[in-house]
Amino acid sequence: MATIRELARLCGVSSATVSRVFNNPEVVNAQTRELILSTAARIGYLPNESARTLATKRSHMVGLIWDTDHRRPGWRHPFFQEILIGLKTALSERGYHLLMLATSEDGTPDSFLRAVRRHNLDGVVFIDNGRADPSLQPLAASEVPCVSLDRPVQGPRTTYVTSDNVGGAREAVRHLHATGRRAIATITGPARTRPGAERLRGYLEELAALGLEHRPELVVEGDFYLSSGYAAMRALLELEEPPDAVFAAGDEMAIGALRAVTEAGLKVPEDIALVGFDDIELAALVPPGLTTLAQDKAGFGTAAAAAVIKMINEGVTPLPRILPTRLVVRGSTG
Amino acid sequence: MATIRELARLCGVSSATVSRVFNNPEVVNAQTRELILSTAARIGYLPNESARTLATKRSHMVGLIWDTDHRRPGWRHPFFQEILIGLKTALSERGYHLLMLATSEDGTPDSFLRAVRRHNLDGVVFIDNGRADPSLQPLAASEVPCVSLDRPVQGPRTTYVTSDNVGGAREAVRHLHATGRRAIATITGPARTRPGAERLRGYLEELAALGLEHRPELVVEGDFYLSSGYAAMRALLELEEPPDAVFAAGDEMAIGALRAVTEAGLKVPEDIALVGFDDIELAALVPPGLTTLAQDKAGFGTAAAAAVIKMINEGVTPLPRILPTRLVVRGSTG
DNA sequence: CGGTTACATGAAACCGGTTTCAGCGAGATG
DNA sequence: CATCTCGCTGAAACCGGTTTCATGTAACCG
Repeated sequence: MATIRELARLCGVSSATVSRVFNNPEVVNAQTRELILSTAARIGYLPNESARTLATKRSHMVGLIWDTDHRRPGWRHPFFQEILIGLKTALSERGYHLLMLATSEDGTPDSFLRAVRRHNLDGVVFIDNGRADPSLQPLAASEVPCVSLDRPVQGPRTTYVTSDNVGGAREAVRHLHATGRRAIATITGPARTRPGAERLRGYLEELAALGLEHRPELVVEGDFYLSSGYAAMRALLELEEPPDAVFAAGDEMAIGALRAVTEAGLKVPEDIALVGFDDIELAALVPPGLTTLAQDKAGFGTAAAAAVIKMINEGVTPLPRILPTRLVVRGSTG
Repeated sequence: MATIRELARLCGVSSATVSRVFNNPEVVNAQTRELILSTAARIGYLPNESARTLATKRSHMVGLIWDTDHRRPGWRHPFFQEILIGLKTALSERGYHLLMLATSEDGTPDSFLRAVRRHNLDGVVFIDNGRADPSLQPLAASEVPCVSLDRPVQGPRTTYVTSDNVGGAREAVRHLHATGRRAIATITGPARTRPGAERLRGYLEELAALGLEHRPELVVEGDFYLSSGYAAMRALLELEEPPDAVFAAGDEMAIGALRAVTEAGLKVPEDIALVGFDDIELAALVPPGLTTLAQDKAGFGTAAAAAVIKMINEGVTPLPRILPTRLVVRGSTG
């Protein structure tokens, strides 16, 4: 592997000049620059990133923390893959790479921060897993740029990206109302999760805005998993006055609810209309098709990348980014 | 941030001794070692990985290439997420980190190799996307340890991990035969993909082993996506003598086939039995439950990590690893 | 024509580790 | 007692970049 000094020798210049060609091209004479660039291409010179990082203290790497414990189900963010794509693409367009941070190896609360320091990471993105994670705290409290997904975190240089959960939930209820439904129930996510809480708030707000009565028995808490949607729906069907529509705060729960409705001998959407949230792949595949509020999956990654790069390069902490949702109408609401 | 020399000064030793404590603890006197370790903990000393990498030419990082073009559908390996979990976990247990390699940024065929060189990556894992990718070639041809998933690659230090596609397909056919089926069709994957070709081979081998007639019209090629399974099944149902069982080389295609059967007014498993391959999440969710050959998802990641680390540390190139599949019987075969 | 300025470049220190090689003291050996 | 060995340690070079500061040259100014 050619080094910068070797390239410099070949070109009859000093290594300082070569370095400038790659970092500050405009300050070096055009002829010299061309000579250096062409020679570099000829001998296959590649700057050594470790040496750069050592000298500049900038690694051009962003860490990704996506869970601290893969044995729990929480790691399964519905759009992990899409987020990752968006993140990776947006980062690499700006010359950054993504380093997967290992699970907090030794369990000490500052293990993430230590990993960041050791590798000179320029910033960090973490994907919420639904649990407050103590080992994120020291990191968030540090001066390291942090972007969190779906959950605000406290810290001097932190921001977050999330969907418009309230607005989406309101649109869901509005849509059900527009199709003539009046007894609209909801199956919520866990109250401790932010999306869970916000979607419930949207549901309540829109009920009020539409002048619909809020019947507490029509609100059942689930855990975002299919089985909880199934159970919740069965409970709703056993009410004296069952609902004619259900807004489930997640598609998996909506699909569980769908199954419960079908098994009870009722029809979707004729007897009960259903709206989900997320727009997972399955939503389009399950008959009769699930109406849902699509989240901007790739947008999560892109927005996170943009935010972290802004913090790194411009030193400013951008405001939280709220991504709009989009109503996708399918068979489950007729 | 404390440096090694500062720590050395505090302990009244040289930086060489401190370095030894972290890399070769047994050669340094026990008392000195304890003093250094406790002082290090006290002042929060962390070795700088860039400096280490620069000096040792080993980064303790493995690159992950999982597609070269995210706009194509090929990036969606069915188990990407699980593979990633296994990979990350196994790597971090041995002190390695995972660097997501950007899509071949500039499109030149050696861009991956260049990225590896720049970052001193110790090895690379790539996830097959179903297409032969020219930009992997220079990398595979280099001396860099490479592990590929689901597809063999040519190179001096390469190996791969894959499922026992032939064995799994044979078990699928054997299982259908055991439930009394005799006219067993198959919906294959694209012949150019290795899993596609191998599962077809297993199907044919087992037919022969069971003494069943091979009827060419019972073999229909799909592309692993749901719609192709649907189309293939419709074609099969229009045959003069339709099959009484179908082995689909992928679960998504099997689910497409399931839909076609249902729409035709036939019943699964009474009229047609179905077996898939993969054991995707949906397989358990779609009524009546899809019998399938489960791949060892986390095992892919673990095996890939083990292989790449073996190459890095021991300098040997392990033989390809063939992971066993497991028959999961659900409602679609009664 | 002397002095200022802009431009282009090089020498050398520096980033924070690792590693080679030599040296030292203590105990073992002849 | 001289020598050898062993265990432990330090000085210094090195990894491959970046950056500061000084310098030389040419153009410009009054």
